[in-house]
Amino acid sequence: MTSTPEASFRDRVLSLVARIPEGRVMTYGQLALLAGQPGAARQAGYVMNALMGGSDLPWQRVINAQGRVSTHKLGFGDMQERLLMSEGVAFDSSGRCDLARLQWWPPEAAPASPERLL
DNA sequence: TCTATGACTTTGG
DNA sequence: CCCAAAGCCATAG
Repeated sequence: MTSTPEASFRDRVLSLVARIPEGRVMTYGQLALLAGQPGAARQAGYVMNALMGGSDLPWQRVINAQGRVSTHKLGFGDMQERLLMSEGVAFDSSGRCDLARLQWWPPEAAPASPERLL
């Protein structure tokens, strides 16, 4: 094949999102990193914005590095948090969840230290 | 081709 | 804890 763009940054991000297990989350920066573009967190968000929640992907499992959702100002209200809570994700009164415990890493990109929980 | 945009991140006050 | 500014880079027009 001639110069086939293997997969756009966009496609890689969406593929990763599709693989996030229920009750787990990934951050924009993490998606960018695993998509091969460390530092392109904003673009990961740009890709998600293009979905506008009209996708079959578990878009609600993508949150920011602070452990909070970034869709409040977009007309989603607190829908994302509710969707995540229905999957078992707990948010504190500040609207943050425990990233250290809930952030998911694909097996092939698992961090060196698989911190065992509990 | 160039400019503008943005569901981010990090750092500093 | 809250707020502001700078850095970041793929997409859209």
